[in-house]
Amino acid sequence: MFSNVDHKALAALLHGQGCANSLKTLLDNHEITSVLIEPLINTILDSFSLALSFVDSPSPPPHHESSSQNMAGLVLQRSSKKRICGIHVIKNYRDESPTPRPDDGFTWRKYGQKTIKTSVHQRSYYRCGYAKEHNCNATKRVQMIQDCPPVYRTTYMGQHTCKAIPVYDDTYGSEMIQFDQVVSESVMPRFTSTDNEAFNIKDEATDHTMNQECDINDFLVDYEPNEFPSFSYEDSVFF
DNA sequence: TATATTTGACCGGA
DNA sequence: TCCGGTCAAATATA
Repeated sequence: MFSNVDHKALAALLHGQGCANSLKTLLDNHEITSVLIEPLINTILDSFSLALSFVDSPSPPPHHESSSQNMAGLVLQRSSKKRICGIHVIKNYRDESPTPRPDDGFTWRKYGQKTIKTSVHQRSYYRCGYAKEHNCNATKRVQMIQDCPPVYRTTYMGQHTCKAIPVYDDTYGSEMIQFDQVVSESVMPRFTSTDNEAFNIKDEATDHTMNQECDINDFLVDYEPNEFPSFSYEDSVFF
């Protein structure tokens, strides 16, 4: 028999599945509008997070910032910090994983490390290894957000103007990026898009442990160790 | 010796 | 004035 907690987790999963089906229907019908898709994505992410929280602990986390309501607030709050020619652009590609993912396919060079007031862990700053050669402004920040188990949050900023295309590396079960070619959006979404963007992928399996600065675009990464990760993403542009 | 990393200083925004 | 992000000199490593 299912316990009460199992019932709640199951209900959350079923709810997420329903929303995923709705999303699939929209995509099948080519009804690809942010107005329709974004709420569904948020709901799906919330459902999975909620289900995971029930699995790991009897009670859900008291506060989860990726909820749709809170996300909306953060959208407005964060958007004010990203103004580009009158257009607010926020794009996040966040990755939270047990390792800092040094093999994300790009060559990075560390240029700084700081202690952040809101965290006991230091934050490392990296820029593209081809920053000078290709005038590439892509940067990323890596910060440990949890000790046991170790969880790192990697936030990608900017675009790789050096141009890159992912190649697959079975060694790590992840993608590799080869430079001098154009990256495929299906693999590294919008890496070649507009300037001053932040990309964040969040591993929802670890999200509930600590998510103190959830951005508007949190992405679910769901893949097996030997399977190429596929993830959804969303952009938000404010005028 | 060339390249990468570390770390304190500096700068700009809130 | 505080804080996060970046710079650049010093240091480490291959």
